Amino acid sequence: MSSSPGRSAKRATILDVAAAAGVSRQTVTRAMNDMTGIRQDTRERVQQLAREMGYTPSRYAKGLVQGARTAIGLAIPDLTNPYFPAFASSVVEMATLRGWNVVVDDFGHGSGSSLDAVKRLSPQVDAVIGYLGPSADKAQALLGQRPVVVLDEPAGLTAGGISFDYSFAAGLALERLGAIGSTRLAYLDAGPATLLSARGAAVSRAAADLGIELTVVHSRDSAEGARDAVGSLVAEYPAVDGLLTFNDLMAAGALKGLAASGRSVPRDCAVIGMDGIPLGLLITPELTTLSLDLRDVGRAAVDLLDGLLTGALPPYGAGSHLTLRHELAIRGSA
Amino acid sequence: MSSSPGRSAKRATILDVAAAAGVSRQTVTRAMNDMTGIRQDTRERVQQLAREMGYTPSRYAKGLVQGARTAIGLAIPDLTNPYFPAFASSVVEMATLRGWNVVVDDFGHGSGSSLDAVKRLSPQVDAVIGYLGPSADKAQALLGQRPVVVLDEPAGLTAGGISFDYSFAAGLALERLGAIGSTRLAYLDAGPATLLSARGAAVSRAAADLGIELTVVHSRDSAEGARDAVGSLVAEYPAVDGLLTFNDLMAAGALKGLAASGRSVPRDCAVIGMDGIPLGLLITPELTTLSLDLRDVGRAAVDLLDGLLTGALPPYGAGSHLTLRHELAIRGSA
DNA sequence: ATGAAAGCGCTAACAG
DNA sequence: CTGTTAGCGCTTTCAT
Repeated sequence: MSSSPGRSAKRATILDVAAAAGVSRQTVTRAMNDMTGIRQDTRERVQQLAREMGYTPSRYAKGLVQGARTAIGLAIPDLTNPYFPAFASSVVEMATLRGWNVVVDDFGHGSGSSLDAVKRLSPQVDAVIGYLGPSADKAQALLGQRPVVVLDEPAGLTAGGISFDYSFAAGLALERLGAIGSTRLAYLDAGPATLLSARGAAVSRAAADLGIELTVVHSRDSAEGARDAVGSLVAEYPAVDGLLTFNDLMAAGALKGLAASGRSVPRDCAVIGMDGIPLGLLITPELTTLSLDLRDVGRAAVDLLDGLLTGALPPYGAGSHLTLRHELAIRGSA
Repeated sequence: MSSSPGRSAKRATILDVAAAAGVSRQTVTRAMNDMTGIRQDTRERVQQLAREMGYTPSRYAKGLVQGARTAIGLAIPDLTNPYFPAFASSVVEMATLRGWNVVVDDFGHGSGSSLDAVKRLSPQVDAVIGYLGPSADKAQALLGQRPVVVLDEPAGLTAGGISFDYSFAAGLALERLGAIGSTRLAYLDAGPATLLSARGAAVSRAAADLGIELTVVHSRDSAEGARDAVGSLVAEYPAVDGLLTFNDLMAAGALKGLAASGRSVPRDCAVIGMDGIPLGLLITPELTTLSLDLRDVGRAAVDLLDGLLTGALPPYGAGSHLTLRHELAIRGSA
């Protein structure tokens, strides 16, 4: 009941168990790993003893002698935005298929920057996949020879990368808005008002190219932020009849803001989101969006990493940097 | 450019680098770890060489000699259901605060059972937190002395556990439905029609205790499944005016099903979900739900594990098994 | 500032 | 069936 074994001090080692059982360490190994070449009663006696002594094989010693099992790090800005779990889920699935383990670090809350995440991950993993932002280069430096696959950072100097063709996406959205007769357009960007995101830049450029006027507003990257920002937008710019957002989560918030302002979507104002997360099908109206198959993105990232890890793909090369395209999923909101 | 170093064969070791640099292995260690007692130019030369040779210190050897950094496994049934990332996010945050790493395994897709997940995790981690279902006992057996904290499996024979007071929650929901005048109630459970979930059992019992008649229907644990099931439900049981669902995701689907059937919520039929995930605030009408603070749940799980790991909390004891209560968040749907 | 020796805990290979 | 001998790759003494 109360006589806990070696609760304090150092963990029991294989030698302690061997001594206690009066056998050699090899026999302990055989017992613990259900190997052959050991009598059943010996096996059970040793296992029982190990249990009592709180013995757990050191995973480091084991890994050292057995050769590494690949572990990859996954650095995610915010598991709270449904986009990222959808992506993470796919990465975990693909990695599991290869027998890799995935160590996840979410640096969204207090836990600092993407670089901090990579620092935490570094001693544990053989490679990193992540939304690293502009620190991607530093992350790669931190990992030295181990490959980093960065997402959505086309300029990143990393072994591999996956980015998106936002010009293409923006064209698709603008075209759709034109087709349904929206002419007074706005774009809701994520981030501070002083800084246009890559997506925002692409949308602005596409609009300019088409000679379309575009009002750009900003909010935090969250549904609430978007809802409030859209409230202000319609107050200041009542004529707006078409809205593009940075991502689907913000589109969901925008829909709420529009509803709160008494606008009907898409009649008074059409809305197009970006990313194509499942959430878009649950809200009302269903979200028209620039859709990405997140499972494809995860698969592409893991495939890329696989090539980099095996040497089949040269790091830092053009072949290691993919560009994916969105497609327009037309649903109820535009 | 093209002459990649030791691309194939085995990874370079510290000895290889030492030999190439014409120094001893300690000097390499000093250079790699930015330690003192080494001349600046030596340090740089060694680092440069290491980079060229693709040398990465083995994390196993390092861990072996330096003592383990705690790593916990997180076994998740389905990262695709927004409930789980919300929980995972909190666990990752709390673990990061303690300097622990989190290895995530999602066994939702093809990757088999929770037990498979624990098997994959086992060699990598010092403990496991997870939604393990009835296999929780086996998972604990697999991990031997290392603690398992199981969620939502009150009967699990694990070192620690967190469960929920579904009777209490069911009472809250039924009371609310009564207060707003719903009398022809249905409960939408997740899983096969042959098996009532723990939540379903609690709801049934609570209804029976209150003398309320309750129609129980089943669907897959997904929004689509729920939507379809609710479509059938209203067809067969048109009088239904109050609906409880297994979780919020299914409530979202139910809302869609009701809308498709031309029912207005909550006027024709009130809906109450369970869990209180952020999604509930994005859909229309906003979801009234039995809410849990997922951050609290994650915190509780990690706190528990911490106690178990340090020995402050006795494993398998009553003190290591918590029961949390939902509260009713009244919003638009009921 | 650098090197030599010792050992972390484990398992593979070979005895017996 | 069991034990002995070698290392895995690294960092810690302790010398030099």
